[in-house]
Amino acid sequence: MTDPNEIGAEDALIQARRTKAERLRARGESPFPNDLEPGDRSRARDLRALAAPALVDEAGERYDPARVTELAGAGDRRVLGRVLARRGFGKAAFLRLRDGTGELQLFCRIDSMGEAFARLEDLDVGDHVEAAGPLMVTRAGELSIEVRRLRVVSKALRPLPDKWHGLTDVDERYRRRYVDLVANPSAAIALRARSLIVQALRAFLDGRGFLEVETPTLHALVGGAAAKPFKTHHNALELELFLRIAPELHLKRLLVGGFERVYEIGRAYRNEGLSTRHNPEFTILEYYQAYATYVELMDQTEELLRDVDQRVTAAMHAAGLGPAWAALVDARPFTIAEPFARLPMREGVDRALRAAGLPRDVPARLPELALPEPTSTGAEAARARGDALTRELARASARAGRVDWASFRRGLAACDTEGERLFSAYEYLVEPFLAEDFRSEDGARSRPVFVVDYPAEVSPLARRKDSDPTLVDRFELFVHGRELCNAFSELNDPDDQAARFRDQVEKKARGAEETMDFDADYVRALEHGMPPAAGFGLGVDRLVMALASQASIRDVIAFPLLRPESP
RNA sequence: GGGUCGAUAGCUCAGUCGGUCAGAGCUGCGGACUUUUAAUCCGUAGGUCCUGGGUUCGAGUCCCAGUCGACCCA
Repeated sequence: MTDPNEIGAEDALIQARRTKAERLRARGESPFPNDLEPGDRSRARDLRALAAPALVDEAGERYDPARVTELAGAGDRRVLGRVLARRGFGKAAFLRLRDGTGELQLFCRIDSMGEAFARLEDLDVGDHVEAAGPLMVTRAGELSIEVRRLRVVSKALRPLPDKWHGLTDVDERYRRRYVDLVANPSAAIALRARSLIVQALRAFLDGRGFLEVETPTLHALVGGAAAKPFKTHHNALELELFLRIAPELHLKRLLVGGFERVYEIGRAYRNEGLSTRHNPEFTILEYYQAYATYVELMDQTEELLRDVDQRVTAAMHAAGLGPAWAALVDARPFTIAEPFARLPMREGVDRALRAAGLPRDVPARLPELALPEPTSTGAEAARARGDALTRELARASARAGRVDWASFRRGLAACDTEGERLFSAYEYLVEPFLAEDFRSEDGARSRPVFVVDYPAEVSPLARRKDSDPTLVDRFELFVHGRELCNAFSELNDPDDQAARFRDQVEKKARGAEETMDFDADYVRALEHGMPPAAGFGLGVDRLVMALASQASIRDVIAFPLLRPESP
């Protein structure tokens, strides 16, 4: 089937570059040398900073030639980087060079390079080069190196994508991230933001006396969150293991052990579908603080977000990416500059009912709305009554019409208790409207909201409220309608914890998939006494998405999970 | 899991009503050009039109199934 004389277009492009590599070898030069001299390397950003006083047109980045020579001298500057573009002019050529700090033009002409000029023929876009020559300014005012010496230090055998359009196929961008990052600078800035954000989170917590720890990712029991786990197997122990869905229970064991402030930034794994907000492995920050309550953590969360934002902005500015970052900040549909709102869940439902013009007795009538089991007695009549009620409620107002009643009713059908129904009502009546209901003072952006006081049934690890034991001391932070943080005062009563675990196990027995196992060792740890504490969890990927205005979680993960390439 | 949309050269994309329809730009190759900014100009090469069926005298185009992806919903 494959005729050796017939090669595809891509192979032909690669072959042309291989031929050039061979020409290098024939001249005694390596296409992949490893004899680079250390030191005295100039970077694009530093050279621009050096020449900055000679700027005559800041927006167009035009420089005054005489001033640049005055500032930089006539000595050679040595630069290393990748050739991004080439424009040939017979006896002159312009190369665009990119290094880790920015871009700079190389001006090559036969007068300065002599016979080395002819060897530019063996150069391709994509090659890494070493070049040296004095800093100068071209006739058009562009800062450049007038090249005296130039050689390939790594030959690119594959071409880069279209120089103008780049790589746009979304799937290809994630599959060949190494190309995406070269061709699409915006992809690189999102990942840089991620790195800086993680650094900033560490700096914030380290500065407050937290100890960074690492706990197992291989678990024998499922716990710490409501999610389906990945299963794996340990051969020597003949043991079924789970990849952790959360580090929570181990971190709290460390509280029992005497560490008062611990945190972990690490990977968690949840066996769920893929979406723009979900990757099966994601990065979670959890911290635990002894002798604190969830109320303190709300203040601390506001401080953390503002502190991280400031640190990232400063770091981006220092890296010469201030304007690019500012554009991403400006694109945020929310602001963290104003105090965050705080909304008790029950109050949220009451307010949502008023806002949608719905009757106040809706919470009491939720069981009537729930879709009945098709096999139960009187199912048809019950469903018909529910349909009629739904139609009536959906007509109450435009906003009531935007409620996803069908999903709401399916959700209610899975509820056994009033607390679960409250949570379901919150999920469908309140949460979808958070971004429009809570606005900044000028109304231009949404304001983050702490939703507080969750039902105990949906919070099996959180401490009950003293004033209302059906609720727990817990908050979730929603930034522009998206859940970012989850925190609560930790349950440290071992008997209550054991009862909550039994509840979870019972639910699993009834068919629920996203429940925890009974962790007897964790209960035993609590029996030794865990200090009163508050714990905090944050989805790092989602934080990066929010701060860097990225629409998909895949844009903030260097290598998101993809279906394997078909052969 | 459901809905909508998509897949044509290495990259970015056209392709009308089913009939010179295998096309353009970039990239590559050959040539001209000593200050360009997606350089320009001349020439040239490059194809499993996602896969498999079907309808038809004739399918990149219409129909069915599948694969993969994007977006929206669960």
